[in-house]
This record gives sequence, C-alpha cells and structure tokens, in this order.
Amino acid sequence: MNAVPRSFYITTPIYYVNDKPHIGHVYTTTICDVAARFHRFLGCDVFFLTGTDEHGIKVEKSATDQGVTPQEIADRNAAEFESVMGLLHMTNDDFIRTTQPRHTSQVTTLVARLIDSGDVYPGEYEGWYDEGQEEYVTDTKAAESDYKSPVSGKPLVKAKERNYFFRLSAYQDRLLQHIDACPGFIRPEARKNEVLGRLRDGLQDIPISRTNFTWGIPVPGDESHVIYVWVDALMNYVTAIGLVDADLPESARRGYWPAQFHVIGKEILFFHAIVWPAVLMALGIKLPECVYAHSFWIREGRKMSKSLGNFIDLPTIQSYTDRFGLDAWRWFMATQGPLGATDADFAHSKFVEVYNSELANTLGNAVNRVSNMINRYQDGIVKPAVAPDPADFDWPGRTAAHVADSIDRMHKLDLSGSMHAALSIVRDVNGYIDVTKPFSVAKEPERADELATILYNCIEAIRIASLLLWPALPQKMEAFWQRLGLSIDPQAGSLTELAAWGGLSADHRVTTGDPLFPRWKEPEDE
RNA sequence: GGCGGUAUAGCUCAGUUGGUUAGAGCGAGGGAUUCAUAAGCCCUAGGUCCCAGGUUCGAAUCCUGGUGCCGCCA
Repeated sequence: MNAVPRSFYITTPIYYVNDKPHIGHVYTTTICDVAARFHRFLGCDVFFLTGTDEHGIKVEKSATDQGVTPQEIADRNAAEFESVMGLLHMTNDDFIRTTQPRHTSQVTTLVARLIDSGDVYPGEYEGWYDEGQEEYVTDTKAAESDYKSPVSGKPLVKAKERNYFFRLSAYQDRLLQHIDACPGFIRPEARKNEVLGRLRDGLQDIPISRTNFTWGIPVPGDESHVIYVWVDALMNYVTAIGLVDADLPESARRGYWPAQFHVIGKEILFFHAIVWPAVLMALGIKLPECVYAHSFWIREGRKMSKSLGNFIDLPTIQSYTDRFGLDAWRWFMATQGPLGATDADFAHSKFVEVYNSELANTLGNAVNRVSNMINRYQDGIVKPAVAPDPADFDWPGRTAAHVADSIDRMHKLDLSGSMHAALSIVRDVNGYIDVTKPFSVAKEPERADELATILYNCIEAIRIASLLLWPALPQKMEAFWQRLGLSIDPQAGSLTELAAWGGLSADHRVTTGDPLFPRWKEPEDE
C-alpha cells in the first residue's frame, strides 16, 4: 500500500445564491472536506472545489424586489456562503462563482462548440406555462395539478417558445454503456438504478436556453437567449480548472480532470448523472469517475420544510459548534450522515449519544487515561518498549489492518466506516489496558520495563488512530499532537509512513490537559 | 398512474452465490475492577427475520400475491 501521488479532484455542487445556507450545504461541503483532507494526508494532489451558482430568474426577481442589481444580490450572498466555509474551516482550494469572467468566457466557448457540432440546435418548445410564475411546468406535473397553477390556481396555458435544445436523446445508449462499463460511476447503488430506469424510459432533447429573463450568459450568436442555469452551473466543474482556456491562470490545473468525485444531493441527480455526462460526451471531454448522490437530513424524524420552519439553519448549526465544538459537529456529519440511499435523522438526543459514546467515552477518555498514567508513573516520559508485551497483542498487525481498512473505506467515500475503523484502534487500547492492568503493574517497581512497554503500546496506538481521525477532527487531533510534542503536517502527505507501528520515538514528553471532549450532560430543564 | 427499492433485537442497521444455536453498534439490566471524563472492561438481551402461499432435503436469504414505508418520473 504505497501512496502513489495521484491527483484527487472532488467537488460540491455550487450553491444557489438565492438560498440561505443550511445543513444541506454544510453537510455536502463537510463530506468533501473530510475526504479532501484525508487524501492530502495520503499524499494525493488534491483539488477541492466549491462555489456559487448566481444566475437565473429567481436572482433576477429578488434583485427587482429589493431594488438592487442582480450582481449585488449575487455578491452579497456569495460572500455569505464563502464566509460559512471559513467559519467551518473548510479547506476548499477554490471558490468559483458563475458570474466570474473566467467562468462565463469558458461557458460561452463550450456552448459555441456544442452549437458547431450540432449538439445544440434551435427549435421550438411547447408546453404548459404558468403565467403567474413565469415558468413552464412539465406535462406530468401539469396533469397532477389538473392544469392549474399550484401557486395561484389559475389555469395553465399552452405556450410555445423558441429555444435552443441539447440533443440529449442521442446519448441514451452511450450513457447506458458507460454506466454498464463503470459500475462505480453513479453511487450509491439505489441512485444508479434510478438513473438506469430513466434511461430505459427514454430521453428527450432538453431546452437549454431561456428568453423570459436576462440574468445569465447569452447564447453565443443569439443574445436574445440566455443559457439555462443548469448548463451554466454544471460547467463550473471544468471552468474552475481552466479546461478550455489555456490563457487562464487556472489552466495549470487541467491535469485534475477528470474529477474523482462530484458529490451532490439526490435532488440534482438527473443533471449530474445524465445531462452533464451527455454534455461532456458531446464535447469530447472525459467523464468524472463518480457522481455520488447523498440523501437528505431530516430533523427529529420529520422532513425539513418551509411550512414547518424547521430547517437546521446556520444559527442552529452554530449552537452545536458552540456547545460541542466544531470537531464534534464534523464528526456527526461524517459518521451519521445520509451518504446512503436513505435519509438520516438529525436528532438532538442522537447527537449527544454519539458525542458521549464515541468522542468523550471512547476517544477522549482513552487519551486522558493513557497520558495520565504516563505522567503519574513515568514523569510524563514515553519510554521504549523493551520488555515483551505481557498480553502478546499483535499491535503492528492489528493497527496496520485498521489503517488499511480506514484508508480503503475513505477511498470509497465511506466516511463512517473509515472513521470507525480508526476508532476501533482506540477500542483496542481500552481493552488492552483492562487485560494488562498497567495501574497494577505500576505498583511493583521491578516491573518498570513491562509497564513502559504497555504504556508505549497504548500511546503509540492512539497516535496512529489520531492520524486517521484528523480529517474529521482536525482541531482536537492537532491539540493531541501538541500534548505529545509531535509536529505533524498533514499537508506533507505522509500518512502511511507516519501510521507505521513504532513511529513514536521514546523520550517524548506527554502533557495532560483538559479533556479533549468533555462529557456532555444535558442541562436540567425545569 | 408508471417504474424501482425496502420491511431483521427498544433504536440505527449488517446479513456473502439459500445450509449447523440470525449478528454489530447504541440504549437498557447485571458483574468484576479503578489508570481515566461515575468513563473503560466482561456478561446478558431469548427478536413470528412484515403477512399468506410456493420452490427445495433445507430459506431471513429464491418465486407469486398482499400490506406498510420510501424513492424516481427532466
């Protein structure tokens, strides 16, 4: 298992500036951040991208309502999204905005290419139009609402519009072939099946231009149309690395393509797993390796919705990071989140349960008891393991297995599995202490060597676990390293070397301190 | 309505190509300890594996029907 330096490009969707940041945005970004940190530590050349989607009718309307320009709305809200990334210590390498010239210029180039190749052609769109909302609704939705506006109740009208269409239908077979050839292309499995189902139903060409608003990128050669926000937005994944403009400074990043992961929410699967790959095929650009569509958080068993007003918004998130610490929040996101096909429940009691059980009782307590014993019995000095292990525990083998498991799972974006593999090293330590009873051995001075061996094994195992845990718990693990007198730079990418057994030299001084994760007791409510 | 998924211990879920006493984590109960954040460790939990048929020497694991929940339908 040698970490061959290899590029690792991971993306979040770009967030729509007309929305307020909430747990959905924070979750996706945190997932990517943990994966990005882990891969940097492994020595991969990581490019982690996020950003904002700033065009479209909704932004234009908000601007009109507020009496400002759309760009002002975009600037203000993009700044808020970006500040959230900082607040949560996200390590994104860039933050792309769809109103930036570096983006718009390349989108223009790409769409022009599609027009040249005939993959985008002018046509006529006919459908049910909601005059109040100024938008078309699909035939199925129109039928569901009895051909009336779900908002105003007024009848929908059949309207025609000249549009530019993308020849999506032409890519149906190739998409099926690709999904067949690359089983990991769409994950998790349930999402892949949904895509396959839709492909079997057949694809129609889709309109990719609009004329009912102007806040967007003009269609090259026809300024009366703007490019549909979705096509505009999807292209950020290649414009951020300057894929089609060699003159841009970003073009030095072109080697990152194809991306390893597009991490998205399940609501935008169609665009990422069907439209985007088809557009890339049309452009002759390689496809990303994996589109990973996670599910949603629900709250205390109920869906989050506007009508219930129960969104986990930024203030709510901050109330958790304030009380439990940023790392605890990240841990819950990474280990309990909806990476699978079903939604995950954000329940306060569950948060406390996981925090106390895994972080306070298992990890924090292990760090505490071991460093305390080293201080108490050995004046805080780590001594070499010269005596044979009284428990004959295969530490090198066991830790190596867990390290390999943790890394393997992270490659598959199984964050929970990866973190729990790391935590099982700590569980081993807790069990080992019980068997070897260093606190009893310490009572017999002639067994000092045996004691030193036991304590070395404990602290060394925790050290190895801390490396794997760092991507999810950066602040606390760095604090732990400081107590151990270690200077570790995860950016240096030497995780596998550092995680080899015996890496901790003797003579390190271990200091004790406040518990890393103080046990949480629910305040007595009256 | 069409297509698809799922239904396993209080909770969240594992259960490989059907095969001896159905598993894990958390919670709960009990026990022996004390280095530690009253944490850790050990033991226990007797659950119709949704229901009814069927295939088979044998099914939680395959098939049919039913019911519940969920997802997708640009």
